[in-house]
Amino acid sequence: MTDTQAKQPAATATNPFEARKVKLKGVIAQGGNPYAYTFARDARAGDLQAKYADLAPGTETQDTVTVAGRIMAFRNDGMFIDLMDPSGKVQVFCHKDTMPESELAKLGNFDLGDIIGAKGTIRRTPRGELSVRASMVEMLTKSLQPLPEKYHGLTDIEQRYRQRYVDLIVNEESRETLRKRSEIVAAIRTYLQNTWGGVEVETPMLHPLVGGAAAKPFITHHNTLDSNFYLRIAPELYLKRLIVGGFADCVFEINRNFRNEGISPRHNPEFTMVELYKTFTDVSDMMDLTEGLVQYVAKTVFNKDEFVSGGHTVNVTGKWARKPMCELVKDATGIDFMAITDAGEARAAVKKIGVHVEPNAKWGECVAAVFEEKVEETLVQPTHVTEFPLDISPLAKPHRNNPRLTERSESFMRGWEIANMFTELNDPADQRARFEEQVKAREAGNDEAAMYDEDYVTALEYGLPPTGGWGMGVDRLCIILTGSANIRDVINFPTLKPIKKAEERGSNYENASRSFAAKPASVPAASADWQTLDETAKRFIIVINEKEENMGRVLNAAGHAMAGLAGSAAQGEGLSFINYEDADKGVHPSISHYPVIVLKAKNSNQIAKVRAEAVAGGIACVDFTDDMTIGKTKEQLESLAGKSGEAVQYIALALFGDTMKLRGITGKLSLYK
RNA sequence: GACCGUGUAGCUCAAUCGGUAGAGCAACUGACUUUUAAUCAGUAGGUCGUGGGUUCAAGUCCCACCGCGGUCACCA
Repeated sequence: MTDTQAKQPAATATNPFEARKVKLKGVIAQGGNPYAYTFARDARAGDLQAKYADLAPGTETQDTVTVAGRIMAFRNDGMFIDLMDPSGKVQVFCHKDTMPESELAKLGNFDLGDIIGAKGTIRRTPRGELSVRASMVEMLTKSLQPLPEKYHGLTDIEQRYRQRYVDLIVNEESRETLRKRSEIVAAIRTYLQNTWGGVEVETPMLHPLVGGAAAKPFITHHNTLDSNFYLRIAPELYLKRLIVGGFADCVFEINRNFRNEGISPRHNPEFTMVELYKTFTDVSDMMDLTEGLVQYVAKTVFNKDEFVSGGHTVNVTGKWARKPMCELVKDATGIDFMAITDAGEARAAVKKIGVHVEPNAKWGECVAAVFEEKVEETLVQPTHVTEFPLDISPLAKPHRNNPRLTERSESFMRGWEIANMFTELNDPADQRARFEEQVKAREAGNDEAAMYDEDYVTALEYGLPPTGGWGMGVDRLCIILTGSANIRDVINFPTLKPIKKAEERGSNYENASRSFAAKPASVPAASADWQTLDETAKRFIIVINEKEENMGRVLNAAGHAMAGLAGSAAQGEGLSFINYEDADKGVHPSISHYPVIVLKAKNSNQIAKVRAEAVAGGIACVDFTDDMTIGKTKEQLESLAGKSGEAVQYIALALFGDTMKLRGITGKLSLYK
């Protein structure tokens, strides 16, 4: 390669993506591979930074290293390149004194974001930056997508979650937080194994019954078994079956759970818990576990005692306070629920301080309501709340000294519940009674109530030894310890609303045209009049309200509307039927030589607008409104008769008529896919 | 679900009372060469979320819709 060629601008395109593709070809032209197979690096950036921390500015060494990573900065046309790998950053110094012309020429095809390798000697520049004085550089993976602006990085919160890979490339904070999460989980595992003798197990995520917690489940379906399953809301009942089986004295599972509930800065639909069960321990031992674990994680992962989160400073050291719920409520409000035995009296007391409870709330539910309203957020420093009321703890063992209470505690930090502890219920008769109550609650409309798990009761009848149970929310612990503001910051890929195709800009007119251009595959010669029909003059269009999610209803609506159209309204428009014939002389009546286009509308209003235009333009149309999905014709008539304007909800609209007119009316709608 | 906020170039953001859509970074062309968000000169890059409306004139005002965020509600 000549000197002039080497300096030839590699790219002229102004679009960043196209410019990078030009450079990608440039890499190939230089004999490189823009998507290399491997690269023999022998050093990581972070390790070098540590190893040469004491190297004085201006020092050159003869230590030769080979590094690889992503280009994060590209100064002086590539003379200074910041290379980042998962361990850290190191500068690569590409100077003409130590790099042959053929190597320097490669720089012209480098961009921010490319993965490259470099070989050279270690030095520290006079200004103090540790560098690799390169003798060779090599493209390893060409990045076609431009990185976000280097100073501000990626700030769009949604995009950070949606494209976490970009977020991780450019935001050190995100890398740090998510790596800490991994370390926290590893520390939890170590602590439970080493200090508590826990055996890590895996139990099903597909549950035939909902149980182990109060939450709404996701439902999924197994095709071959033709059965519905629930994604687990808690692993509890399976873990205790293992204890019954004598599998181990102590089992735990770091478990993903799924709850079909709201999303908030503290709730993700799928979230991680740890649950542990250990024989011959009780709720009091489990409180020791919470403390010990948090302190262990704080020490080994962060080497800190205090954590700043949500404007609070939380100190996790020492012996945590243990207080009964009723006592905390009494301290905060003066109400002594222990002195109240009647639920009605409890409700009156609650009402007096302006806390809302259901009209038929039980005693324990009143206590809990006041606790949540008045106490919870004040529990900033680690606190164990003990002696939960039985009424709100359907799976906990009654307290040994007071049947209204249970052997259940929860641990709080920065006002959040982080752990839940029990002396496990091991009396099968009691368990059976609890399930029966849950079933009643479910039948009364509480879709969070547990289902009757007969097999679990059977397991208890074989005998569950005295056992302590413990559960902790890993995500919340991570939020607090990493000082994050949102649960999404501690989850690699948080649940987001799927992006709808409808968001594609502009009309899908081209797509519609393409569908339009697709002619029937074959037209039978046996038919009499098909040749006289102009396939392009008229067409059917079905407009579906995209908000209608039930596919059965959509098909039903489309079918109804088309049937109505074909059967009456469109007859006057010159609609023709053809009897197709197969080789066996079988007749297939059809109208398929008319293009049928299925479009979607954003909502009922949009359908109404299309309809108004169609009517004005003399297009035959048939409506399908939600009124037509109810009862008998008489009720449908009455239902619609009571509505005007926007109250009329269209599910679908079928149109038949002149192609050009229909294009004008429906050109802005997208294809229904 | 309710309320508030927000949506402008690949990225981060401007645009006064409604009056020719701008800057920095990234990109491209060139200059320079021990830089640290390199610098300097130039070039290109826009469906102002979508659709209506008011107006001589709309990024700006009004309405509807969509996305996102926050708060609340729901929810351990």
